[in-house]
Amino acid sequence: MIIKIDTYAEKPIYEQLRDSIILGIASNQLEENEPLPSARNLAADLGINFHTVNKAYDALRAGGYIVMDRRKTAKIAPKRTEGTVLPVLIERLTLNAAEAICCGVDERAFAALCFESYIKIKVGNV
Amino acid sequence: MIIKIDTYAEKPIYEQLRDSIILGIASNQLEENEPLPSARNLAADLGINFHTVNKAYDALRAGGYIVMDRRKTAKIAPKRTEGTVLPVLIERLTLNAAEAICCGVDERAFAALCFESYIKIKVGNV
Amino acid sequence: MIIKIDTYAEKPIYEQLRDSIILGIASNQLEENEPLPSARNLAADLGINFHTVNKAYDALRAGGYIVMDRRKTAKIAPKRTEGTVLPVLIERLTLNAAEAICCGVDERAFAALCFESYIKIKVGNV
Amino acid sequence: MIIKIDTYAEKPIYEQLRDSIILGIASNQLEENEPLPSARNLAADLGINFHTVNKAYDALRAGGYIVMDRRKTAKIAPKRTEGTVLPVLIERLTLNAAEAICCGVDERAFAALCFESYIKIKVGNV
DNA sequence: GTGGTCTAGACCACG
DNA sequence: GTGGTCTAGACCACA
Repeated sequence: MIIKIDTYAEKPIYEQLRDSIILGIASNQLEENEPLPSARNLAADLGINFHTVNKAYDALRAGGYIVMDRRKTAKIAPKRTEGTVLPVLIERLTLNAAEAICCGVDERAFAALCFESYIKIKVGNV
Repeated sequence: MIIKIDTYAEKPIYEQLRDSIILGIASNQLEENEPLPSARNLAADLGINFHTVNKAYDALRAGGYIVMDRRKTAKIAPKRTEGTVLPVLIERLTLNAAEAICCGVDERAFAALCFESYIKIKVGNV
Repeated sequence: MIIKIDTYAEKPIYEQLRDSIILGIASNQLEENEPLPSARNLAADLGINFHTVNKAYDALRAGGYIVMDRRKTAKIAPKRTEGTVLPVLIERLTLNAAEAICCGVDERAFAALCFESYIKIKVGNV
Repeated sequence: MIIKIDTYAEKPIYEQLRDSIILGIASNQLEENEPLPSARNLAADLGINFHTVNKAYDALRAGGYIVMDRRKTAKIAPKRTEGTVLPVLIERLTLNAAEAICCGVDERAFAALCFESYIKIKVGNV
C-alpha cells in the first residue's frame, strides 16, 4: 500500500499517516493481522521523523485499529463487527452536514455524497 | 442562541465557537443578515478572550459564513444556493466512512446515520 | 459623477471615497473649481457617517486635490502641471512591480498594464 | 538580506515586514526554497514581537509567497510563471495612475516611471 | 464603541 | 526548538 505524506499540508503529519492507514484498512488494502513496518523503517521510507510515526501508531492502537505485541511489532487488528458508532464520529458528521447545508446542498445530494464516499472505499477506489 | 464553550476540551476554543455558529446558521437559529454580538461582548459573555472571538470571526469570514460591515458589527452572510461541495468536506466525509467501515457499520446504516445528522439540524434538534 | 461605497470591503470607507474623487478628477468627471457636495449631504446620499466624509475631504485637502473656502465649502483644486511625483507613489509602484514580478509578469506586460491603466482613466473608461 | 522596520511609521509593522520580503523575492535576494528564519529568531533580530512576525508570515503564505514545511521553518515558494495579475493589483495601479495624472505627469513619464520601478528591482537596486 | 494592531508571557502540539 | 493557541492589557484607526 502506498502512503503519501504532504509536509506542506495544514493537517499534522501523524494525522495524515493515521488516516491513511485507517483508509487502507477500510478498503482492505491492509488485511487482518497484516504486520505494519517498524516505526523506524516507515519513518525512513516516508522521510519523516521516527517519533511522528510512533505517534500515529499510538493513535491507531488507542482507536483499536492496530495491536502491538510484546516486541512492539504492530499489526492490523481483527475486524470489528459490532457496528456501534463513536459519538465523536457523529459529532463530526453533524458538523459536516451543517457545512453542507450552509453551502446550499440539499438532503438528497448530501446523502448521495455520503453513500458515494462509502462505496468508493469498499471498491478500493480511493 | 446559546453557545457553550468547554475550555478543557482538546478542540481549540476558537474552533468550538466557529463550529457552533456554523451549526446555528445551518439550523436557522441564526438567520440571514442577523447581526452577531461584538467580539468584545461575546468574549465577556463566554468568559473567553477578545482575541479568541476575533479569530473565530475571522475564520467564519474566510469561509463566507459571515460578512463584516464596517459601519456595524459582523452579521450572518446571505444564504448560498450554489450547492457546490468543497473538496475538503469530501475528504472528511471519506475518512468518516472509513472509520465507520472499520467499526463494522454497513452502507445502509452509514447512509441512515448521515441522513439523520442532516435532518436533525434542519428540524433544529441540535 | 456616481460614487460607489462598499461597506463590506477591506478598504476603509473614507479611503474609498477619497480614491473615488481622485479618480473622478483624473478622468475629468470632476472639473477644476467644481464644488463638491457638503459633507452632510454626501454622507446622507452614500448612507455613511458625516465624520467619514469629513475625513476623506481632509485627506483630499492635505493632498492638494481640493480646496476649502472660509465657509468650508469644498471645490476641486486647480490643475497642477509640475509633473513631480511624490516619493510615496514611487514606493507604492515599486511594491506593485515586485508583486507583479513574483506573479511571473514580465517587464513588457507590466509596462503595458501600467500604460493601459493610465489611458483608461484619460478616456474616462473607469 | 537586511530588513528595516520603522516602528514609528504609519504602516503596520507586519505589512512592512511582508512587503520587505516580497521585494526580497522579486529582487532575487531571497531565492526559491531558501529557508526563512524562524519567527522567534527574526522577531528577536528585528526587536519586534514574535506574533507580529507570525502575522507577516501568515499573510505571505496566504499570498503564495512562502510555504510552510511542517518539518522545518518556512521557505520561499517556487517561482510562479503564470503571469496572471490579481484584480487588486490592477486597482492599485489605476489609483496610482490617477494620482500621477492629478500631479500633471503625462503618459510617457508615467510609463517610464513604472518601467524604471520594475527594472530597479530586477537589477537588485532597491 | 468597534475592530485592528502590537506587545508580553504562558502552555501545548508537533516533529 | 518550532509554530499554534490562549490570555491580558494597551493604543489607535474607523465610523
